[in-house]
Order: sequence, then structure tokens, then C-alpha cells
Amino acid sequence: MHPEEHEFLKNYRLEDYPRPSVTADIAVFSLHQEELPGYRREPEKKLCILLIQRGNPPFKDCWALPGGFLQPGETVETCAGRELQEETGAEVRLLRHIGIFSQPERDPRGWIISNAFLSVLNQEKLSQMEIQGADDAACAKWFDIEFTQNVLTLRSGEIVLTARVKEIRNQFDMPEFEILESGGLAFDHAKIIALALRYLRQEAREFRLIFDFLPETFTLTELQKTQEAVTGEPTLPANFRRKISDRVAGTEDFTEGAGHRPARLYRKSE
Amino acid sequence: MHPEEHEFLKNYRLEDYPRPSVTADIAVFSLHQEELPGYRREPEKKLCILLIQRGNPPFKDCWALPGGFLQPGETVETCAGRELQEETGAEVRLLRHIGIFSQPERDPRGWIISNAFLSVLNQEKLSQMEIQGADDAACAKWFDIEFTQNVLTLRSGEIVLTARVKEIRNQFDMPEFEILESGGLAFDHAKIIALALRYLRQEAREFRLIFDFLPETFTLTELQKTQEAVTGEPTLPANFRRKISDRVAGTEDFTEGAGHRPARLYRKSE
DNA sequence: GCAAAAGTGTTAACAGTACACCCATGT
DNA sequence: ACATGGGTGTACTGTTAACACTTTTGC
Repeated sequence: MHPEEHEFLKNYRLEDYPRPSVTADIAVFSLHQEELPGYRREPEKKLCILLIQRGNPPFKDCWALPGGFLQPGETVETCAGRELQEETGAEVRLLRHIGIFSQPERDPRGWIISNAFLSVLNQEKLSQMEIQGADDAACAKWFDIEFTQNVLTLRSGEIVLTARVKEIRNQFDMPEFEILESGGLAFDHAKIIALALRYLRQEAREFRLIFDFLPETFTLTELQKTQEAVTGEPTLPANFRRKISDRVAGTEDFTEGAGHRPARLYRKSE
Repeated sequence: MHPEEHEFLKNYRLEDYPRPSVTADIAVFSLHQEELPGYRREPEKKLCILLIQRGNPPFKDCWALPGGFLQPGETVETCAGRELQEETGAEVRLLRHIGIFSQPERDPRGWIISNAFLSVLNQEKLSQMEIQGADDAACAKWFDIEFTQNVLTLRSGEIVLTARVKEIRNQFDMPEFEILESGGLAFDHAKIIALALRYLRQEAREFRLIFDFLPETFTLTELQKTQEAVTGEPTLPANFRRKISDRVAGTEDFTEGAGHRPARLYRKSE
């Protein structure tokens, strides 16, 4: 650095200008298995999302996405990874930045802008996982997701959260969701969830991100059911197999004891 | 709001925690016409980007994307729109958020995180436009863009800026560009430009964002040449016309005096 | 006439859809 | 035996790429 530059920087005071607080909020998706009657039947897979019940105002007792404040020395990605790891105890392998939410009045505490991330947790880890209580001892739960005709429904046992949204374009033609009605969800998190879900579904239709729900090796039917659970659209098995064929590599292992012909196990290729 | 919540908020001090400065930086693209010899020839279109020469340290005299600090009461989108409008004098109709850059050491002035945006300026306005000097009286120029084999070359008259980059995935599998070499570009702006360009090309291949380079009505050949200039890939006219046919609506107007058969003018449909 | 762009038609290759069919297994 | 998922083949349809060809203008 030139001496001139050094001199300039010494006199430069970022603190003289107002600054916002910055957070990372993460929409973490996973799959929830539901056993079906009949010893041969494959369990049904359902898409679910992790939410945390707020222990403090604002939006006390409402449900919110896991997340937290950006700290000095970290990037927004590492912040998202750290917060999620603290919350779930699981290693975070995948993040996607899906938007930034900076409406001035979005948080009653003041000027707080949120980086929204998408993540996917391996189903295997999910079942082993003990969800850690957050720092403020609030409780965390996985909610099954339904999202049709602009109505988002989240269910966890007795708890049912719903939100009605509308897909719009802002003044700069950017795609956004507007909240028409929201019950039980904190802040603008219904918007974030809707956006994350739209992103995830788009990716899953193009055979991306679906591998991250499953263990290292899997059967093609498991992979297909995963795609169907995420997108909400059924596929014909024969066609799915052909389209996926150059994205997977077969192993020499097969499933056993399933009451039907053994299935070859595959892994992601490339 | 409950009285309890109100009480809590009164005692809550966001200022007690460290906060970063937040900026919006915009990669604005447009087309630059180049006349060709022969009275019948269509002028060649070249993709270009607006850069501003920094008048102050850090990176004094280097070239940077237009942008500025987020101010209280605005969203990052309106900040980007405002900064760009101040810089170019033109109305900003389109923005896309393409990423957030928050490496702690990215700006020597301190903790500054940047929201990267993509925008497109109508070619018509570009030719009328007098580029305004920035507040710090630095100069702004349009640079022609080349980006092949991971080498980014920006040219404006005598000035040539080059950067060598590499597309990588970070620890969370997020796509990123790493700067291997960068001459004359400030901060990490080579990364941002590479990411914006990749995004723009992807969109243009799928017939999006290309309309924003042109006036309300245009000929199909102009639209095709626009797509080719952006993606860097040639197309066969007959095939282009078929694929675009349901995204445009024909008008009753035709071009005149071009030295060849008149072309129908179209507008974007839907 | 001629060069340039405007615009239409044709074909072969390819990808996507729907469906029929056989295989292998545990109870 | 049979229900269930594993897996292959095939006919049909729509999309895409490549190329040939005609039209219309200004000089």
C-alpha cells in the first residue's frame, strides 16, 4: 500500500456513518419418513423444515427460521454455517444464498437486514440427531411442508402454521413473495420460506440438491421419491431412471430383505 | 404489540453489538454499437459494462463498479437503484441480486460487506446519456467485455484491464470465482463482474433479460444479435425465430431505408 | 445486378412421454 | 401365490439443429 493510501485510511472513520445489524437466517430442509402398512411398502417421504420457537420478544412464542447475527471476522456463509451447526449439531455441507431482506420495518428491534440461506440436511443424520436447544432455551421442531395455490402449510404434530402469499415482482422486476396472511410465523419469515421452497423445487426439478437429502449410496427409487417429495410432482419410474442415468454411478451393492427384488445401490457421479 | 414486548424493545440496544457497513455494487451492462463498412450492413453489437475510476484511496485510480453505502430507511435494492440513477441519470428498471461479498479483508477501510447487483441499460438511453461524474468527481467509462477461458478483458479506448479467474465451489458448495490475477480493478470487483457475467449469460441463453437491452420495439435480428453479443454464441436465424416466436408480439410497423427487405418490428409479449 | 437482411420450408436427429412387460424377493 | 418394487423395451410425440430456398430493398 502506498504511504498516501495509508495516511488516508488512518483518518477514515466508518463509525461516522450509520450501519445496520446483519443476520443470516437459514431455511433447512430435510425428509421425514412415514411408515406405510404392508411389510413390502417403501416408507413415504415428506419434505420438512426446521423452525425454532422464539423465547423472547419480538414475536415471542412465534416460530422462526434458525439464524443469528453476523460477527466480526466471518462471512455471511460461515455465519449461516455456524448458526446452523450450533442449532442442529450436524455438519453443514451445503448452503445457497437465496436473497437479502432489508425492508426497514421488517424487525421491530431496529435496522436489521437478513441474508436468507437454503440448506439441506441428510435424512440419515436427521434421524440420529438430537436437536439442540438454542442459546435462549427455545425449542426447535421439524415441520412437514405443503405449498399449493399460494398457501403454505407447516405441520408438526398438533401445531399448524399457515400463510397465504402471492408471487409478485418489485419495482426492479425482482421476484418476491408478498405475505397476505401469516399465522404463527415470526418477522417476514413466511416470505423467506416461500422463496426458499420455490428455489429448492426449481433445483430439484433439474436433478440438483436432491442427492443432499440422502446418504452416500441410495437406490434409484429412493432418489425418485426424494425428487417427488420436494417438487410435489410425480414421475414415471422408467423415465426417471433414464434421465438420472448419467448423473449416478452404480456400485456392486444391493439392498436386502425388502420383500421384493433387490435394488442396486448408486452414488452421485462426477 | 403486547406491553411486555414493548418493554423488552425499550431495553434492547442493537448498538451494543458490532455492525458492518453495507454497500450495494452494481454491474450494469449495455450494448455498444460498432458501424461496419458497407451501407447495407447491420452495426455490430458489443456487450459493455460501466466502471468508475476511483479518485480516492484505497485503490486510487483503479476502476470499480458503481455503488455506495446503504442508508437508513432504504432497502439494498433501492440503494442500488439510487446509486445507479445518480451515476447514469437513467431510470433503473431492472435489478438482480447476484450475491453478497463479505470476506472480512475485502476492503482495507474496514468491515464492509457488498451486495452485488446486475442491471441492464437500454441501448437507446445509453447513446443519449451523458454519464454524470460521481460525487468525488471521478470519471466513468463503458468498457467492452470479453470473457473466454477464464480470462476477463475489459477495453475502453486505450485502457485495457484484464483479470484471470477460476470458477470454484466454497466449503458449502456455493459457486464462486477466485481471482488469480487482476490488473487495474479495485477490491474484489473482478469476482463480482465474473459472477454477474455468468448469471447474465445464463439468463440470456434462456431468452431472459435480452429485451432490456433494446427499445420498446425491435426487429428479430436485433434481438438475435443482442443474445449473441451477450452469450458470445452464434445462432441460426431460422431457429432463433421459431424459439422466440411465442415470447414476442408483432406490430404493424416495419423498418425502412436499410438497403434490404423491410423487417417487422416486434415487442415483448405477455 | 447485387449484397444484405427478412422470412419460410424441410429433414434428420434427439429428447420426452406414456405404457407394456418381465424379474426377483419375503411372507 | 402374490404384492411390491426393480428394471428394460418400444412406440409416439414434440423439440432442436442444420441447411436450402425465396423475398425485398437501396444503391
